[in-house]
Amino acid sequence: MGEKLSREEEIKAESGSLSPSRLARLKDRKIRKELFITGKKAVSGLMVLYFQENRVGTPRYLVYASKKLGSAVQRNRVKRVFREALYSKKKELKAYDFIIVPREGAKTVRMHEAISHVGKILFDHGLLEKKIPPNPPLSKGNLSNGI
RNA sequence: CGGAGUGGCCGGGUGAUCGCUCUUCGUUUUUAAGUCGGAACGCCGACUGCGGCGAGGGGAGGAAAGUCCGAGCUCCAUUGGGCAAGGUGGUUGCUAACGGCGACUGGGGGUAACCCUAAGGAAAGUGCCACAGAAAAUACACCGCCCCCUCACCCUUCGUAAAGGGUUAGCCCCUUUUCUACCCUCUCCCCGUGGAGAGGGUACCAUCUUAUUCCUCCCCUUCAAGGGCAACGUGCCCUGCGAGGGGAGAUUAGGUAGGGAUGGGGUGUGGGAGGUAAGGGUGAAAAGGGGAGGUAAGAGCUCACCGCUUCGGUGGCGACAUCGAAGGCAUGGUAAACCCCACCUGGAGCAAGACCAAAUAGGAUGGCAAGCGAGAGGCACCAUCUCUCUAUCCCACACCCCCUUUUGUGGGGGAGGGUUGGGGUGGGGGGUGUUUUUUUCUACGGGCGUCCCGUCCGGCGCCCUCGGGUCAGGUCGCUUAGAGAAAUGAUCAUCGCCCUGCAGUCGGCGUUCCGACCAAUCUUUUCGGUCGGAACGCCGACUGCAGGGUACAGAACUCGGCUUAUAAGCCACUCCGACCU
RNA sequence: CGGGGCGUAGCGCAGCUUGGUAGCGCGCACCGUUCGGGACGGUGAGGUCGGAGGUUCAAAUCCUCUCGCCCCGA
Repeated sequence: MGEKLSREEEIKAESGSLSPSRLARLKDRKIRKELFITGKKAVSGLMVLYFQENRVGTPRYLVYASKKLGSAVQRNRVKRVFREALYSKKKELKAYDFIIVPREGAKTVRMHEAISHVGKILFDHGLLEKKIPPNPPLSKGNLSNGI
């Protein structure tokens, strides 16, 4: 298996590109409800992304993990993976509220796949402030894994 | 050394980097919000504080899981008791409680250590027990076995051969053996059928009658065999066993065989009245067990042992164990079938529930304001009309009876008084307006318009207080882990642990070869034993290297248990087997 | 947190109440019919009754535990 390979990439992703600043979680129940109704949607095979501009000025996020993703341990792992994927784009994010709902296909997703996937979705919907191409450092990983 | 059992422990360590969550402190900001003060109409200051940053501290498991029990806690209900429903089910203790746990008892499994066990009641009732089987629960009926009664039928071969004995004139009788036929028992061949072998038994008896057979003699017919004579063939004569027929005789006569009659007995079949539960291919299960005695056949009918029941003694808190006596076999199984008995259980659950502020609608109370209607009182005006109530009479309708008719269609009569209608008479109550008070209600207000009608708009008067409910929030409940859908992770280095492979060292075992010695042999070969060496193979331990693996799984109010999932490892005790000393 | 249901042949379902033979339809295989196919007719194969343990002479059925799926209420 390519377990080892993916693990090495996870190290690189987690240790290298992450900034020390934090990213706020979206805690207000009312806003979350509103976001599901009025927010925009971006759907892919791995996840559904809800997003909406907020007045706070900093991006906020949330990850929902339904029971379809498996046991509690597996759900926690999926949430960590997508959270790290969002963190990798933290500096470029616009002041939006995000909700990520992983779908059943994300049960066995690997770290680098999630990062590139989330970056591509964010770029396609214009949620990144900079004009940086979607994922220059991660494309290498993509090619090497032949995805 | 191998195999097994029981109980318990651990659930990777250290360091580094990055990251998550909660919290404390410090600092900072306006992109959240609030309070207070100043100032005086949108400004300033202070404080709290969201967020950011920095520092410090805390951060899941043995099962956190499943949610199978029991508690705490909260609200609701609740005198007590009963019914219903649900649960539990050996005894005893532990426990706040339990369906949990310990010990013990009974039953089952295992060679054993030990394990499993919802383990009250089937002589309170109901239900079920397929198939097979005579019968599945009242042992009734059936087959079978046995006794008695009666009727019918039968009692056949009465043998062959030999020997001995008795008696005699002879037939005959008795005993033994052999063969054959039949019956019974046992054994064997495959249960039965059938067959083989061994053993045993055999059948009629009594009386009466008959004189047919058997004894002696004669005659006739036929004839085996022998002799004689004659003779080519052949014929004749004599003796004549035996068989058949006839006659006579002998004998007090008897015996034997046969026939007949009577009686008895026996056997078999059928019938009748009984006895019996030993036996009857089955089935999971067959009415105490397998023996001995006993009986016509049988039976706890009797006896000893075992089982069962009852009673008593002893030991134990108890479940129960044990001993003794008696009874004399009743009581099939199933209650994880209904059920009965004993005991337990009020219901719901942290989305329980408590508090806070605000909004909305409605309720209660109080105050203020406006007015419609109703009742009562006062005053004024008008009138005896109208209106209303009541009594009585008449008519119509309705009710009952009679006649009639296609038809409740028409007619007549009657009594009663029907929440009906109309009319007449009599009696009682006056009507309108205004005001006061009481009560109840929302009556309404405004615009258009001279006013009414009509139309449009607005509203269901305002204020204070009170309690409850609803929706969405916040706080508490709630935690020296923590709650907003919910945090502990990733990687590296290193040390552990396990598996696999390779290499090396050591030890053990096996095979082959070589050498020495011992024993045997006249000698050699072969074979056996011991020791040493070499090679190969296997196993184990250690060391090194390389690769791989390191589970199950995440707290949501908290505890006590149960169950289930778990890589690898460790500890203690015990049992069985083999070998060595 | 509380309550309920389902699991039986490749698929969809009976049978469970009241224990004793596991069955129906479609599908599959073979044969017949047809020039051939379909349809039709006949024959046949195919099931640890989700798993484990227990009660019973006997368990798909009764009891306990467990696994998976689905639904409902607050």
